[in-house]
Amino acid sequence: MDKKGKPVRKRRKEERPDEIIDAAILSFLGKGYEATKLEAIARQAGVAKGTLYLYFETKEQLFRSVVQKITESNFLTLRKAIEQFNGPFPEFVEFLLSRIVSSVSTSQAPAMTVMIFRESRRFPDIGKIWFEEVLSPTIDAVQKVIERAQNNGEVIAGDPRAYAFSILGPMFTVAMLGEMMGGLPEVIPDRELLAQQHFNTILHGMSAQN
Amino acid sequence: MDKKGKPVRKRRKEERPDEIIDAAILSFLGKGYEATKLEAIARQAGVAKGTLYLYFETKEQLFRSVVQKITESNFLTLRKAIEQFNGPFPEFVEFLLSRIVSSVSTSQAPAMTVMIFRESRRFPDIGKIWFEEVLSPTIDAVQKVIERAQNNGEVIAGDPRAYAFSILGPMFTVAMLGEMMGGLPEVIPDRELLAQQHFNTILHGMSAQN
Amino acid sequence: MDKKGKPVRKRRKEERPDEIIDAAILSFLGKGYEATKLEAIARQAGVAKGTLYLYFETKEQLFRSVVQKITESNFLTLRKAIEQFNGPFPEFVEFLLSRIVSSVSTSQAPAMTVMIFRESRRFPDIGKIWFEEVLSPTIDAVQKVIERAQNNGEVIAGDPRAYAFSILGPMFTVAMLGEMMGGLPEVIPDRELLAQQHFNTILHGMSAQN
Amino acid sequence: MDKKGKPVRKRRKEERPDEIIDAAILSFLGKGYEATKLEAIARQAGVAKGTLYLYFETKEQLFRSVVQKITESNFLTLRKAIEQFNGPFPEFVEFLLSRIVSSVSTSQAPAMTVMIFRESRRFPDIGKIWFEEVLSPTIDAVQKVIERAQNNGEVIAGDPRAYAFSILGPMFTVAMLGEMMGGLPEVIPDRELLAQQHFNTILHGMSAQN
DNA sequence: AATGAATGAGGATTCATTCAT
DNA sequence: CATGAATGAATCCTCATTCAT
Repeated sequence: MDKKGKPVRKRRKEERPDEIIDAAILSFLGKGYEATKLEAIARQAGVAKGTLYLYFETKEQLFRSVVQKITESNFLTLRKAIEQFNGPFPEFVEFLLSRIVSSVSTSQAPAMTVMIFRESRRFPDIGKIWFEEVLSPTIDAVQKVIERAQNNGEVIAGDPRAYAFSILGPMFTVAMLGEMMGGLPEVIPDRELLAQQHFNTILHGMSAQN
Repeated sequence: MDKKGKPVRKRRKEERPDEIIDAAILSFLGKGYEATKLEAIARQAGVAKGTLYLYFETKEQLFRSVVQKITESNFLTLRKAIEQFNGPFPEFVEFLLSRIVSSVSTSQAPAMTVMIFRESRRFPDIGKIWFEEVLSPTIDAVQKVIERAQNNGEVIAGDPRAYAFSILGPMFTVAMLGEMMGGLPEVIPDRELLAQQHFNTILHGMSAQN
Repeated sequence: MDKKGKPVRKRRKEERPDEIIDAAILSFLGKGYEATKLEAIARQAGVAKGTLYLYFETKEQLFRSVVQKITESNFLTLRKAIEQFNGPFPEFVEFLLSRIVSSVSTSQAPAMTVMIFRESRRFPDIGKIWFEEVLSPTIDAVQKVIERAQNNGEVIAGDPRAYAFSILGPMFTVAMLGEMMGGLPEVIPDRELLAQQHFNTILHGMSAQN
Repeated sequence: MDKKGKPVRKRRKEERPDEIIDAAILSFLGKGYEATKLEAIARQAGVAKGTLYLYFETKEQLFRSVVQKITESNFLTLRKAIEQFNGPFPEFVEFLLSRIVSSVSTSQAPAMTVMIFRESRRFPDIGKIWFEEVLSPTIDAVQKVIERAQNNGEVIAGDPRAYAFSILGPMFTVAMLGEMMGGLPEVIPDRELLAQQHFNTILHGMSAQN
């Protein structure tokens, strides 16, 4: 329908799904599942409402696609980095904590995690999948490093998974609280400070040296 | 309630609000705000839809009442207990962690916390209030004990609030994850074990003794 | 239920209906039928909601009682005064118009008339009754005076009922507009001025003298 | 619309708003704002309930659109006609009164006026707007003709606005009463007769000739 | 007789999904 | 393929009326 005989817009269909998902990410992460209107996503993506249904069967399917995309692009890299780490234990802890600190401000991982928490009642299977396929393997990787350190004599005896939580828990807590409540009121300690101090504390507490 | 007939109408002005709130707790904690239908609460409470409005102005007000009731009955006691604690630091940490462990299975506090996280987008003020009036004071109490222990020479120098997070973080993380995901898959370490081991680790790491 | 053994309130049941009607008048005239809540009437009358139903079957019945009471106390006196008038025609017109002017500010008749207009779609029978039993007889009375004046040679030939409208119409219009729109913007001429001028005009136009 | 099946869905973006307004006019004028159910309007217009909301934000907005449409199509023409009148005063009065007579039976203006009166409590601003932008300018136009006639020496001295009410009042009264009470019982004089007789009376009363 | 707690029918509005164009 | 107008199920809330006390 172009009186001037000049096709104004020409998008290839291969790009559409990704454009839609990107628009959906914005809204789902920003406002949550319920408050996200498909019309808004469509507008943001520059397509009509009906077009969404050419690529995604339902709102729920679109949501699942969003989760998938973010998961892939964010958590896998962290896991890879952990798995490939191959140095002394103190360096590992330092690396891990600072990595988490930086990821909070740079990646969508925290927002994603919070969103999945929030929507996990509505989509228990997504929560479960995310838990088992994303969070758990990441913790597994940490756990393995700890086991290795225990075998090395760097770390004292004890349940390695519990140790993983001892290391990660405070950072995780601060990241989640900050994300959930939006911005960090003075209630939450500075992430860098916490990472540094917790690094010292935990290393001291876990170390076989002293 | 006679067979086939309608439930007999009863005047119970005193008991109604609590009965309604209890029914509402079930649904709000179980399904979230959005998915909770007032009709279901009414049915659960054994009253008609309109009766809810005799005691609560809107669905939102009812929700706020639910939050209030649970908050009062759960968190305040924990805070009081912390503030009144008056013993050596190691006992404090042990007491605190075991208290958290037990509260997870016995009180509605974790479910409540998670629900507030989930709904904090819809009701930012509730999230904020809960954060500032419930969570923060509880952490404050812990922080003060730590400061006292630092003055005593029981705990080494360092930011006391960050220490509070070092102590609480892992338990908090486990409690939240367990609650969010519904039950505890094998991903999450046993809470008792974690409490015990983290107690040793953190104490070792924070202690001025060695 | 009086622990002091002293009956605090003691109202006789004969007075109740009138007290309720008086409260109802306030609300029905002030806010209209739909916007009037029975609870408000009850509160105003100093009784409980249920008590209304001891004296009036439904809201509609109460409304009808209100209409009846006001009608009796306001319009009948005007009609009587017209019927008993027994002087020259010019004096009659002057009397009639000034009487209408004064009634606008002192009686509930205009508010009542407007209310019946407003609710006449909901209660066509009330409108009809009011029209036939209140308005029409009042006009009849005027018409009869005119007929008498025609027989006297005071007024020229013509349909006496139409003459009645020629006399009453402008005052009626102004009264209704003022009442409907609440207060009199500058759109509507001063009632006294209109009465005086219309008196001259209409008398001049109807008079057989010149 | 096939037998038993649902009415076939049609896209008629252009025509819908008017069709809906027309359906709404029927109901609003016929039953009033409160008693009008949106579902009924939708059914009458041959669309689904939700379709109304594609074109009108709320029931109130739809109502306002109805008022606007009728106002534009009815009153503006009358005003224009008055303003453009340019003949001797007696002809003007005759023209005006007969015009009002005919408009009563042919246009929606009287029904509209009555509806606005009825709903002016609920929508005071509509009442005010209608009063100031529709009724008042129409009276203004009449007033100006009278002033001109006074300058010409056709009409005797006196407040021109009050004269306008002397002229219009009886017709307005009859039109409103007839409309309000639905049809004209014998209480109300024949409009043609009234117009004719009032024309003579008022002209005689206002005229400078005799 | 009086109370006021309890009832529940009724209606405006939203938005994911469908489908005629 | 794409569009966006059309659909209608779903749910909160009001308030006249009822009835246990």
